Amino acid sequence: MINVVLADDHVLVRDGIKALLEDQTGIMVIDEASNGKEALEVISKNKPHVLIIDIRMPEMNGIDAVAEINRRKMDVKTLMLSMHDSEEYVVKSIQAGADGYLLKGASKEEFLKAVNKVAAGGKYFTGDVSSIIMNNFVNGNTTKAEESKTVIKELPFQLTKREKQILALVLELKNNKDIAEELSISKRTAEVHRFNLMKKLEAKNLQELTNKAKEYRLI
Amino acid sequence: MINVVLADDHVLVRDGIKALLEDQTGIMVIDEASNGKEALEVISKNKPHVLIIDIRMPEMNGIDAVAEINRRKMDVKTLMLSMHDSEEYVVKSIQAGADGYLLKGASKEEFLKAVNKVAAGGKYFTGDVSSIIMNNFVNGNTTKAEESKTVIKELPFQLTKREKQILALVLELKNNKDIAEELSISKRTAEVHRFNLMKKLEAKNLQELTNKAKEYRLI
DNA sequence: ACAAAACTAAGTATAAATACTTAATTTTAA
DNA sequence: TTAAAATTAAGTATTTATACTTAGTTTTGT
Repeated sequence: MINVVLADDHVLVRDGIKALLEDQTGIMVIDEASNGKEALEVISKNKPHVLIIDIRMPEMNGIDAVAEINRRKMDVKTLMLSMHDSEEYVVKSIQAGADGYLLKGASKEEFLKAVNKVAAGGKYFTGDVSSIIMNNFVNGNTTKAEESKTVIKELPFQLTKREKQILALVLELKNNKDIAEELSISKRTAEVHRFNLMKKLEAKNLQELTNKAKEYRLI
Repeated sequence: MINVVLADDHVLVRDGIKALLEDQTGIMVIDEASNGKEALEVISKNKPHVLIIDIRMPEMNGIDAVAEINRRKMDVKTLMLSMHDSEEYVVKSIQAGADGYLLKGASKEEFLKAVNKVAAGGKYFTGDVSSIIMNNFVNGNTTKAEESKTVIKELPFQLTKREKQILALVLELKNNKDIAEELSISKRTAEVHRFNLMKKLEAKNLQELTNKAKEYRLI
């Protein structure tokens, strides 16, 4: 049974999510909070597996709360809720250490998929998150010395939205089968995208692709 | 022509290296320095391709000098020289941003290989450096949030010296052909080591291997 | 509305990775 | 000195990646 705590300052929203989730075997909403501070208290007390937390709340917003959860090394997976697909919010959520990000308008299926995935230790970011990550520098992946050596090159081409998504997954070292599953495309399609990326970035193999991506600040 | 500057406080050592290198077409020692500070001055003035610099020198040691070179984004490749294969020195050299590391007792062939490789933009670290890297945490590769989440697991097994070397190269996304070349073994040997690593770390593919390596702090 | 670009997915072929094993040689530890 | 462990490298087979192309459909821009 996946125990879930909901944090949102609107009762109607909480009730709606509760109704959506509890219809589902295996997920139970064990407590609720109406702001970030209260969420921290409730988690300390009840130790749920998953926290679904709104980004915008009074007293303490969801991003600060998730950052605090990670600072305290609390053993709970966190799913961010937002009204709209804000690039700023997505980036801040990831930087705060959130395990997932969902829109309030997401379908029941997507909600369930997200809860189950983060409960199992995975990540779940809705929509166009891969290309948002591409467009942002969220991971300081190198030593300072290496950073100072890498020249940020001007891209001599553009990557399409889909290509950015594919690239992000390739750089996570996912194989074509997994990429296909994750993007709901066929394996052959993933293969061709990968091939096209190699051509665009003039890379002969995965290693060169990764290095080129770093050079162009694509990760 | 590869222009080289030597930095070492002992004239005899400089003379010895100079004799060793200048016998070789394509490499010219254009200036010398006897400490780190002097090395910086000489580089500013003469702009060599490669700096070969002793670690232990008066006034400013080699590590600090290389770190300063990188801080100032000076366009010169740096090769560290050390009397012995010290783990501490190797790690510090890498952290300072050195392109290579050699022992004073290295053969002429190794010297030439190292100079040519770093001049061409590559890295050259002598001896047992891959396993030294494995045993140390030299790259802060994650956001703080991710770091706080990753539990440092106790390895339920040991990796042999060779396995560590192979793992380091696999994690650099090198293919078996390149690994074989770099370690002077056959491609089939590299394949078997890779296979054995997958088994030891219970990874199904490169992605899982990378993640396991992170979990166990192997990179 | 239409053309261009992007996405999708099939085809065929080669190379590499993965899977698993066997076995000789070298290195290391006892 | 000897036995065990590690390294090396071959074998065969399956799966995946890479390479390149063609072509229909969908999306986007004009």
